Amino acid sequence: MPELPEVETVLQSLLPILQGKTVNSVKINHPQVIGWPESPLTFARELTGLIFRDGHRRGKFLIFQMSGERRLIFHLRMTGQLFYQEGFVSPAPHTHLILVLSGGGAVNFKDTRRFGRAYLLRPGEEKEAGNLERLGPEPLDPDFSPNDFKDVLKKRSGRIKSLLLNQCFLAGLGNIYVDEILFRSSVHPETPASRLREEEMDRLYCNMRTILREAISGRGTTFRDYRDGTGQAGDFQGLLQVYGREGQNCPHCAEEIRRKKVAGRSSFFCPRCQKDDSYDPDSIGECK
DNA sequence: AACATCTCCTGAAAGC
DNA sequence: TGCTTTCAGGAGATGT
Repeated sequence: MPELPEVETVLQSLLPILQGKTVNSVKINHPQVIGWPESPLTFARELTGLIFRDGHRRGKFLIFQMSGERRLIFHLRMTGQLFYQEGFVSPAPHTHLILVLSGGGAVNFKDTRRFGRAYLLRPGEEKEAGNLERLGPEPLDPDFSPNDFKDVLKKRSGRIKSLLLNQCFLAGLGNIYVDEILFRSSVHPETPASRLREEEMDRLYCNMRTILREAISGRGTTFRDYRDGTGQAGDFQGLLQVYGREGQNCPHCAEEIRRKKVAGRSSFFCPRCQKDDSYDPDSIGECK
C-alpha cells in the first residue's frame, strides 16, 4: 500500500525520466480511473501534447506540473502502480491508463483494484482532486515543529491511531507506518490523543520523522503490490518491526505481537511495550 | 462536530 | 481437492 515513502520513491524514480518529454497519445482502458475532468475523453484530449516540466509529492498524491499550466495528479490508493516502460510492451493486466511519450516510452497506470485515480487540473480546480486541498501538514516539512504537532494533538479526543491515519490532520501516513511509529514510541494504538503525555507526543513526532526518512532511504515497503516508477520493489519491508508480524516475538521484549482492529484497520502492536508507562529509553523509541 | 460504518474492487488465503 | 467466504485498506459517502 503506497504511503508517503512509497509515493516519494515513485516520484523520485519517475521524474528524471519524464522531465522534458511530451505526451504523444493517451489510451484509457478503464474510464473509471479518471477522476477529473468528468469526461475521460476530455482528459485524453487535453493531456495530449503537454510536456512534463516538474513534479512533487503532497501527502500520498503524485503531482506533475505540465506545460500549459496544467497539473497531472495521481493517487495510487491501495494497489496503484505508476511506472515507465521503454518502447512498446503489451500492457500488463489491469493497466487502465497509458501515456505514450516522445522518445517511444510510455507511462503506465496499473491498478488491480481500481481504487486509484488520475486527475488533470487547470489552475483553480484543486478541489476536484479528492481531498488534496484539505490535506494536513507534511510530516517532513522543516517548518512543521514538534509544537505544531502537539498543539493539534491536544485538541483531539479520538484514538491516536485514527488521528494519525486522518489525512486532514497529517498528510501521508497509512496503516503500515502508523503501526511502526506507535510501536517505536511505545504508544498503544487506542490511546486517546488528548490523554498522551508530553514526552509521548515528542516521541511520536520524532519517530514519525525518523521512520519516514528511513523508509524513503530504503525506497519504500513492498508488502504486496508496491513497485517504484521503474517497476522495482522496495527494501524497507524487512525492517518493519511489528506490521504483519502477528504471533512473532517483539524485537524488544520478546512478547508475542498481537493484532487487533483499531479504527477499522488491522493494528499490530506489542501488548507489553505499548501500554502506559512501558517506555524504556534504553531500548526502543528513543529520540535524539 | 466528530466519531464509526459502509462502499468500492480483486486476488490471495483461509475455511469448510 | 475444490468451492465459498473472508480479508486487505485509502478515503469518500453515509449513518449515528
